[in-house]
This record gives sequence, structure tokens and C-alpha cells, in this order.
Amino acid sequence: MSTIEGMSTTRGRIDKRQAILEGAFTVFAREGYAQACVQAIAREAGVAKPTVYNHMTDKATLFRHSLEAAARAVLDERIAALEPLADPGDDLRAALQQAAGRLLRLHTDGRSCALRRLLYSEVTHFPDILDIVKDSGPDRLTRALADRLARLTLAGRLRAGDPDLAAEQFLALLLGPLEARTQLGTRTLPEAELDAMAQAAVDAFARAWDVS
Amino acid sequence: MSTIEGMSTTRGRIDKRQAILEGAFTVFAREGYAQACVQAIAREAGVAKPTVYNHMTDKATLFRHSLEAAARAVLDERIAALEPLADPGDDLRAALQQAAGRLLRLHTDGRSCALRRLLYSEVTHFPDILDIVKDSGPDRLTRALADRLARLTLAGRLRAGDPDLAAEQFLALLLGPLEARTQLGTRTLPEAELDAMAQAAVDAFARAWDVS
DNA sequence: CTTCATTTGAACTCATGGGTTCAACGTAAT
DNA sequence: ATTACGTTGAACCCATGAGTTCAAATGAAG
Repeated sequence: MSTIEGMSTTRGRIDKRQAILEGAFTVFAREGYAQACVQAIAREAGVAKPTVYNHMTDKATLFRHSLEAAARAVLDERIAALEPLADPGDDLRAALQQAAGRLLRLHTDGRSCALRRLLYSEVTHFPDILDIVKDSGPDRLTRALADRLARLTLAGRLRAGDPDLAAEQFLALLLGPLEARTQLGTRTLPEAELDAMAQAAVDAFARAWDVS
Repeated sequence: MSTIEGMSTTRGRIDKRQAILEGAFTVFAREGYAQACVQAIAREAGVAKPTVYNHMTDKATLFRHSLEAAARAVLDERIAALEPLADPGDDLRAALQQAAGRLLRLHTDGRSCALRRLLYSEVTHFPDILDIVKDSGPDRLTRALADRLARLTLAGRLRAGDPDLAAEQFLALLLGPLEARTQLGTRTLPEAELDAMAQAAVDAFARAWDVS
């Protein structure tokens, strides 16, 4: 089956698996878990129904795996958005602003909203998807931000006595108002409004935590 | 049918209707829209299935009406929680603290969490439930709080140049961290933690908005 | 007692959809 | 050529559940 060239068949398998996971997330996001039918997922993935069951035993495990993949993809982007804080020039507020803007954009992204909706709606039926949140969700983001803020505090750029609290509140100020403004993620906001929200959040954060 | 005493039969009808709406919300909250079956709702309401269809044409309209009733009930409680801010003694922070604590408790309440989950999960299938949010949701609460803050600013108790923004940020600081801490509403927090969260939110708010 | 509306349980129809089976097909490894 | 494996489409079984029908029961109004 597999010498070095054996990959070609295996590649084919992996490609199908990927296609299935992506198609599954697309359909689950559009229809919700219960309303999504496996036929539609197979069609979306360009694959036959038995092929789906050849890779995943259940609709349930298909759901779990597709969520996990989507969550991982979303997390990577969000961690990357914190990059400006690694080396903020001489203007910390500007760096915060930039990170805030990128986070807002990511958080209002369609995939992100769909993921959040799915988590909320199915967390009671699939309690184990909480692990996904723990591993790839807001918790990791808060920790990463807290790390940055701790270093910046040591450098005397702000006074975050409790970096975890500061990080939590930064994200709350930034993302909290989104729920109401985007109508639970169904409306897309104009760029100008996003920038204004980032600005307002950073302003309040700076006042509360003595950003230089 | 109905002289003055005619209410008795009508009362019976109204009672059934109420029972159906409450039972429906209970079951929808536990199972989600698609998984909830009308049989179970009828059983929960102590009523026969045809009776349900005698009051509501559809499963869908049943859903809408039960959501609306629940949302209205939740809103009233939340508005009432702002009462301490109507006449804060000489200690505004204490009044904010008290309101914050009450809001946190209400927001982590089972009915409240269930309502939020249902809104999130079905907002794509029932776009019209957004009206419910508009009328009885966080928007009204934010406006009510903004009113209080505006009056307090005129009285010189804090400096909220933009009361709407201040109200939005107060609620964000207070409720934003809940999502992560309660694991999307599945965990109940100890009283001590709730008080600590209220304290932290009020502290940051006071620093950012110059509460006396 | 009669009447009218409502409720009730049970049975029924019908559509949807999860999961399986199977024979036919393609394709790469030996 | 043969073997082995993944894929495919179509048909199939079976459970669930929305919504309806109906005859029997309930119960208040007159």
C-alpha cells in the first residue's frame, strides 16, 4: 500500500477528509446541527454519502471534528492579530488600536460568527465541545494578551497590576458591544463604525489602566 | 359566551395558553428548536397535543410566542435591577456595585442563559426574532442605563460626556467576561466570584469615567 | 336539560433523514 | 493480470415527528 509513493492514494483520502470537514462546517453553520442533513454535506463536499460514513462513524462525530477544525483555524488568526503588541513602537496606543481593529474584524467574520452560534446552540447537547473552547477559544486569546500586557507593564508602558484582569477587560470593552451592534452576528458593520469601536475601547482601556 | 362572568371559560383558555407558552419555552430551552417535539411540549404543559394546535397554528409560531413571553419577563427583571441608580445615596460606587451584582445574577440565571442560547441558535432561521431583541433585549437595558448615567453626570457624580457610550462600556465590562467564565452559560459561578466580577467591573468603570 | 365550545386520547398520514447495503467502477501496487 | 482498497450511486430499512382527524368526554351558559 505505502512505499514512499504510497502517499498518492493516502493524499486522495486526506483531501476527501478535508473536503468533508469543510463542507460539514459550511452546512452546519448554515442550517444548524439538527437541520443539517448528511446528504447536503456530502453534496457540499463533492462526495457521495457513503464516503462520508467511511471517514466518520456518526453525524455527531462529524460535527465535533468539523467544529474542531474550524475553531483551530479561527484561533490562529486571532493570536496573529496580537502581533503589533510584541514590539509597539513609541506609540503604545496606536499599537493597541491596530490590534483592536484586527480583532474586531476577525470577530465579525462570517466563519467566526457561525462558529460562535454553533457553540452556543449545541453546547448543551455536546458538552465535550467545551474542550474546544478551552483549547482554541477565547481563553487562549486572553492568556496570550495577558502575556503581552505583563511584558509591557514591566517595561513601564502601562500599569496593569493584574495582567489577566486587564486582558479580560480589554477584550470585554472591545468585543462586548459587538453582540448588540451586529444583531447577534447577523449584520455587518461599516468599516468606519468598526474603527470607532476600536478607538472607544482603547480610550477607555487607556484611562482605566494608565497607558502611557 | 361572555357577560361579566364569561371570564371563567375565557380564563380557562388563557390559563391553558399560558401553560403552553411556558411549557414550550422550557422544552425549547432544554432541547433546541428542531429537537423539541410538540408532544413533549404538550406533556410539559399538561395538555393534549391537539390543544396546542388549537392555540397555535405552527410549531414555528409557538416558538416565536414562547420566546417573546420569556424575553419580556427577563427584561422587566433587568430594568428593575437598575433601581439603585435612581437615588444613589452619597456613595455612587456602592450603588453601581449593587446594580452590577444584581445584573450579574440575572444574566447568569438559567432562563436568561437559555433565552440567549435560543436566540443565537435560531436567529438565522427566524430573522424576525431580532425584533424581540430590539424591543425587550439588551438595547432597552443600555438605553435605560444611559438615562441614569446622564442624570448622574448632570448632578456632577461622574463625567460621562457620552452617556450611551458609558452605558455600553459599563455593561461590556460587567457582562463580557461572563461568556468565558460561565463556559457559555453552562457553569454556575460561586457568589464570591460574582461579587469579585462586579467589583472589578465597577473599579475599571470608575477609573475610566471619573466616578466621584 | 340542552347547547355550544373546548379538550382529550388515540390513531393516522406523510415527509424527512440517519445509517446501511450492494454491485459496479477506478486506480494504484505487485 | 491480479489484488486490494476507496469511491459511487441507488435503493433500502426504520425511527421520528409535524400536523390532522374523530369520536368521546367535559363543562360552563342559558
